[in-house]
Amino acid sequence: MKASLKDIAKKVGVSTALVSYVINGKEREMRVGEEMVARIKKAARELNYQPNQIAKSLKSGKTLTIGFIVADISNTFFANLARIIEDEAKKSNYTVIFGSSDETPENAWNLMTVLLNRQVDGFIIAPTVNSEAQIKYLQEKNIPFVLIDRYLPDLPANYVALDNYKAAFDAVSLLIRNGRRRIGMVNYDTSLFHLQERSRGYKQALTENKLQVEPVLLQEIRESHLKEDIKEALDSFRALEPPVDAIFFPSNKLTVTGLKYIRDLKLKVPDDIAVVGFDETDAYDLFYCPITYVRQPMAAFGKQAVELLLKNIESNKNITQLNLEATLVVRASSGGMPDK
Amino acid sequence: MKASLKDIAKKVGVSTALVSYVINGKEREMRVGEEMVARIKKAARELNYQPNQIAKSLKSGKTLTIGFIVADISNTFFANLARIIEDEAKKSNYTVIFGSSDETPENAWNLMTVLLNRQVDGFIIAPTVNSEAQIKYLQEKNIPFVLIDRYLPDLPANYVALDNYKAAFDAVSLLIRNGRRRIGMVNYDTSLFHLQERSRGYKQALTENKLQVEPVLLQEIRESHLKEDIKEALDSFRALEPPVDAIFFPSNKLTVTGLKYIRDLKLKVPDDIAVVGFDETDAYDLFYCPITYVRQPMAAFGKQAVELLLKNIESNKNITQLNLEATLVVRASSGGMPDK
DNA sequence: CTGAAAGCGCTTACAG
DNA sequence: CTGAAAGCGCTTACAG
Repeated sequence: MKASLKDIAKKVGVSTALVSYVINGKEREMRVGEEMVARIKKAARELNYQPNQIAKSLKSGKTLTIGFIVADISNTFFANLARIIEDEAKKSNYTVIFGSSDETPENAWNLMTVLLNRQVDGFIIAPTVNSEAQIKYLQEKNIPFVLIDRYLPDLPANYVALDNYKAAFDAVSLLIRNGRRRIGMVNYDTSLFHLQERSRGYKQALTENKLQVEPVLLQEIRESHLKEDIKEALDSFRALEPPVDAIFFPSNKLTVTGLKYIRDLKLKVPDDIAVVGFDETDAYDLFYCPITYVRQPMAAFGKQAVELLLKNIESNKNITQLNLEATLVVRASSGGMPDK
Repeated sequence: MKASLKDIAKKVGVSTALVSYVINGKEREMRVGEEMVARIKKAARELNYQPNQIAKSLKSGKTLTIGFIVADISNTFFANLARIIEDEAKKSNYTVIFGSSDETPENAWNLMTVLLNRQVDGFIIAPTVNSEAQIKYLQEKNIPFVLIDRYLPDLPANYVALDNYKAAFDAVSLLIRNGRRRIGMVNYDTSLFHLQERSRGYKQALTENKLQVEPVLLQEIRESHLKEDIKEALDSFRALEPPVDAIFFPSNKLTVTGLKYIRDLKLKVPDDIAVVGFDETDAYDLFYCPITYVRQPMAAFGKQAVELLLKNIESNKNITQLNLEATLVVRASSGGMPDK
């Protein structure tokens, strides 16, 4: 059915070696006769020859494939990243296989194994909790990878992430400048370092402004019970005396879920309560009061991650760790007087 | 570095054939000695043997890989589909490679070629406009594929899609039942069949209710100039005498973009204007008036598509065409009195 | 300038 | 019960 090098060779009456040379543009290097080149190219065209990448890979040990392991590809954050990585990889003739770990290290291991068996040339990974062993395995085996969005603070490994501390610090500082004094934060109860950094930025912003870092103001909830727990958290914020006058949500899901409840409560944003969210989504624009949010540099994440990975694939170099800056997109929900 | 069958064979002092048999669980079938089996398994474990899927694929002609070609993987609709397809494929040990065509047939062709060279076993494709040639090519080459979300009406091919006509008909009928009489629709100016079907459903609903199908009420806009064109369309709706009192948006992007403008205009939904949207997104929940929308059966789309594809891969069977039913999720934006 | 040969890591008839 | 051999489709030293 599908034509192979051998078919072309037979048709022209030469060896497959010769065909391979001209198909791969090595006719000069190998000083193949002009007329020969023409005949081979013609035959290739006639047979509609398409190289079998699998056979090439077996020989070369390179598959030109990147494994992209995320928590959930349907999350807008990762879906956006996927698109950027796809485009960037394509420029170097790489293709990407993705897998969703659902935040469990077991799934992440399984995915990694499957992709390793498929001989991916490297990985871009948003590591789950407890993935130290997995990362170390890759390091021991000398398999190129770069972490994205998240990273493990004590592990020397390539990563492209946000300056989470500063992003949170800036977000909360804005709320303080806008006159808020009882600022709550709802984060996940997690050991994920990047989320802890966001909490740290929040606390530091309060401290530097001489505000008390009260434990009740930083609620840590279960991702598995997002909806219920967020309600409880917001309810407890409102029960305080005086109640919370601003909330910082450090992820897109937290923000969206929080806003839904705020709407159900009929609270007025920003008058009753100011809000700063995280990540970009259409939902922020459609809320009655446009939401101020921390925008992550998605395009840079994707580009840098691919670039770094490809560099590592061609020669396992030194480690690069990138903490990119977020942009605070200020709109009405954070209070103050956005002049416009 | 990585252990191969040969390494195990050498270590145990047997042929690779034997190793292959026991690794693949054919020891019974081949009546391999019990002690031999134990020694081989032990060696495999010690060498941490992982089969090279590429080599297997070259031999078997099967890669256990599905190519998933969509317009844009970062669109929530396709991202959600991707996740479902991933999970479903995994159950059968399939992996998925995705590619975004950006709605251009050239990109779609290129993607298909790249994935074909990588010997994917089959495709799940959301075809772009003018992709007839591409689809026919797959058919001629006898390459398994199933279309998803969209399909070409005249081409006998597997597909899993929505009953678009009925979905639109039901959505518009609801608006009519709720007393709306000047119902506008903003669709893309496209030859994409599934979108035309949605327009047809709209028109038919008007006709059956003895409402005039006025051309000004059905605006067809350019996807490339979504924002500007949607403003123009809505402006022209409002300039009518009497003005439009309801709008049906037949896609998520159209709905979200339309709602943004409606909010800027400070129109009251549903009092000034009722709205029915398409697809599911958080944004619909955060709008001040929860949006009534046509929900597509995403899980069924993904499952059926994979199931159909795998069936076709194992034996290129007869053609199956599925038009699944949408669910109209009725909330406040469509007017009327949702009793709750 | 061109061909024969080996090999990438696996599987699978075929012998014995 | 086990091994030698061929072959999947390609590439690449090595000869000549």
